[in-house]
Amino acid sequence: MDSELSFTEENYLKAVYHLSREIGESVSTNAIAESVSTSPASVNDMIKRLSSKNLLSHQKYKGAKLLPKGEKIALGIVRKHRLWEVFLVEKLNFKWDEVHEIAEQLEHINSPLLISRLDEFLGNPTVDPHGDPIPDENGRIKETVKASVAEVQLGAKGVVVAVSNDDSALLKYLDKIGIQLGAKIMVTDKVEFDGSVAIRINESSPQFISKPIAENLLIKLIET
Amino acid sequence: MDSELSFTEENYLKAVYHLSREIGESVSTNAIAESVSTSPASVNDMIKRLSSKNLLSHQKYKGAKLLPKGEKIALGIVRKHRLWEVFLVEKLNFKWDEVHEIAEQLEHINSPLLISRLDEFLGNPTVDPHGDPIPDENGRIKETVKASVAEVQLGAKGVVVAVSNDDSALLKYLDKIGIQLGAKIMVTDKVEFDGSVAIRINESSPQFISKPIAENLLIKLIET
DNA sequence: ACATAATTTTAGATTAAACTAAAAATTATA
DNA sequence: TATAATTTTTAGTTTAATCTAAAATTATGT
Repeated sequence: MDSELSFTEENYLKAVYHLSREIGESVSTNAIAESVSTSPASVNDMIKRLSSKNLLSHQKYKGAKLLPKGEKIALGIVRKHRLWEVFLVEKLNFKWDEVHEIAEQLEHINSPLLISRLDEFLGNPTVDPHGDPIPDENGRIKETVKASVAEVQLGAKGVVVAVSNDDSALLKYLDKIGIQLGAKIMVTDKVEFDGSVAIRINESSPQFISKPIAENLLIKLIET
Repeated sequence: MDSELSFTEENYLKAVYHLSREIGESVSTNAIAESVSTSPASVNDMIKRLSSKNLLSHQKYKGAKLLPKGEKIALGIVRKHRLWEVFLVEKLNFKWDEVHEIAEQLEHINSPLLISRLDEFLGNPTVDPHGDPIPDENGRIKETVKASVAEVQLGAKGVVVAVSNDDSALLKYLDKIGIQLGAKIMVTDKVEFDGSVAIRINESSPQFISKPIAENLLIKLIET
């Protein structure tokens, strides 16, 4: 039942999971090969292994897709990865962009009890520091929606994931008011007259940003 | 330089390190085999591998001993293991005796920055929840000394590691006053007249225990 | 529609880490 | 000190995961 997968097998399942989101259900041998940095021949071998364990299905020359069992395992790995990222950023003061490699290792630690305790310790977070959703213990995941701060409704919360304009003056200004990628935003007021928006950045006191700024500030919405 | 050892190689080095402490510098093939749950033949192969990397030395039929490079690596693994154990007990509320298996996995995570941040997050602990010393970042380790609470001096601190008497009445009493294996003890007073001792248990307020109890309560002393 | 390009699969080899069985060396014992 | 018992080493296999090279299949462009 708890099939005791190898590190490598887990990484393949995770790769197929992520590629399925990006390109669609069925994922090509080549795409997987690039994703896990190996040859298509090796991928082919592994696809056979994982198929024989009923974790994914494949037809010759038609690519692979996750079966329910495989998807559940992949979601478990994604859950662990994202919870560890929250830990690294919130508790160990790592930056947004320093955590991926370490989480790639930690995601393979196998202890359901550890993960449930960690989840609790972190306050049951629903998104990771990049604004990506954390699957729950049953593998259920809420897809997050990307939107500009200008278009979301009053009270909306989210994580800054991009700035849709690379004008350095804008980036400089955002940095000045405390907004980096990964910053947590909550919309506390919206002024109809000029389209300006008041936002709370990382729990600090609210401040207004103008409509053009709000339009260029993209967040991933966190459901509450 | 940073030789990129496999999980397995690391476990062998760690086993040789621990066995060296127990039996003496040179460790037999058989002892290693038992320790890592494999055959003497496999151990022999691995001894050759690790010798060729100058991590340990061996002469045919004379056992293996760690070379400085190998010992440093082993101490690094022990450091990680014990820091993670502190994390699991202090932050995730695991019990003293639930953490070993999880730490066996976590000790192989490779990120010096992660470990230095974790160390800091935990307040630079010097001993793990079992009272065993945590090597510093350079592999220096202070051996801990075992003693009864009756014989240590005023102000001594330690971790309860054993009770030298299995009378159930004693165990019951200790449990009642909040002493389990892993409890942190500090001696706050010593009465010469009857040999009773006041101790602070896990930061709570001091209470007296009689001489016979103190004599049977063994701790590992923490240097301060 | 067919030649060429790209992708995927097969076949055969390699490496790390294990195993079993048996030979060799060492240590213990009578 | 010869022989038995134990320990260690060697030799030969096995399995997971990889690789290269070549064959098979599918996709593309004119």
